[in-house]
Amino acid sequence: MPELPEVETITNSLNELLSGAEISEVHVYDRLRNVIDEAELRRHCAGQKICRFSRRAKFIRAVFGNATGLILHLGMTGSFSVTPDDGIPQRHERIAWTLRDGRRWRFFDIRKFGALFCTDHNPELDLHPALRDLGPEPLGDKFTPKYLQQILAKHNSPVKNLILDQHLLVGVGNIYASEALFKAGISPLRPGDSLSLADCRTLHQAIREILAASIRAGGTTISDYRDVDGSRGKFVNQLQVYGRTGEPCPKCHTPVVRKVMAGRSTFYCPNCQK
DNA sequence: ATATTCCCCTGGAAGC
DNA sequence: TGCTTCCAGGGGAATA
Repeated sequence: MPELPEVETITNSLNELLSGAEISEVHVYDRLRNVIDEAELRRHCAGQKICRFSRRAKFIRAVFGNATGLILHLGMTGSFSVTPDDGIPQRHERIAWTLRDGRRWRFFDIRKFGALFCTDHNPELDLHPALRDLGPEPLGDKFTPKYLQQILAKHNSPVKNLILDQHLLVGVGNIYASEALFKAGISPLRPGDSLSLADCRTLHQAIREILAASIRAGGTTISDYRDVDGSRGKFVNQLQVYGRTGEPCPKCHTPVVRKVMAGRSTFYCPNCQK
C-alpha cells in the first residue's frame, strides 16, 4: 500500500501531531511481520520524548530524546491514528502508545505485513539492518540519470522489476513503477541493460515528477491507505494506467494491458511504451 | 550470484 | 444467499 509519497505524507503528519510528545505506556495486541516483545518495547519506549519523525525509503524513523528510537514499516495495510486515549483497542489495532498528554498513538495493520524495530542508536544513522542496504532516495542528489543507467546496465531483468528493488532505488512501489514507465514511454518489459542514457534521463525525470506530484496530492488511496487523520490520497485521480486494464490509453487510446511480472500486476500501453 | 516463485495475512469484490 | 476464487501500495526466504 504505502510507497514513498504515502509514507512521506504520514511522516509529515506524525511530526505535526507527535513531535515533543512523551510516551507513558505501550500496548501490544498482536504481531506484525516481526513478533513484538511487549516488555522489551515498553522498556525501550517508556518515558521517552519523541523528538521527530523522518522518512527513509518506505520506513519511518522515530527519534527519541536519548538518541535511540523506533523504525516502523507499514507493509501493505499499515496506518496510524492519534486520538484521545479511551484505553480501548480498535479493530486491527496491533500496537498502541499512550502519551503523557492523554492521547493514544495507534498502529493498525490489517494484514500484519508491517514491521516495528527498536534501535539503541539514533535511527537516522541508518545503521540498523533494515536501513543499511537501501539504495538512494529518488528525490535526492545521489539519484541521477547516470546512476540509473549504471544500475540498470548490470541487469538484464525487466526494468519494472529493477526499479522496484529497494537495494537499487528506494521508494518506488508497484503503483508508481507502472505510472513512471508510462510517463516515460518505456515498456516495463525492457531489459534493464537495454536502456540508453537518454532513456534513463527520461525515466529519471518521470520517476521524480510522479513521486513529487503524488506527495502534493497526499498519496494514492486505492483501498486501505489513509493519512493519520483518516483522509485519502488524491493522486488516485491522476493515475494513467494503474488498475485500468482494458481502458483506453490516455495518449493513444490503445487498451491498457495488465501483465503479471515477478508476481505483481503491471499496467502499460503496448502501443506507446517502447 | 542473480532472477523468479512462494509465502506471510486479512478482507473486499467478483464469479457461480 | 451462500461458497469459491482472485486480488491487493511490501518484502524476505526458498528455489531454480
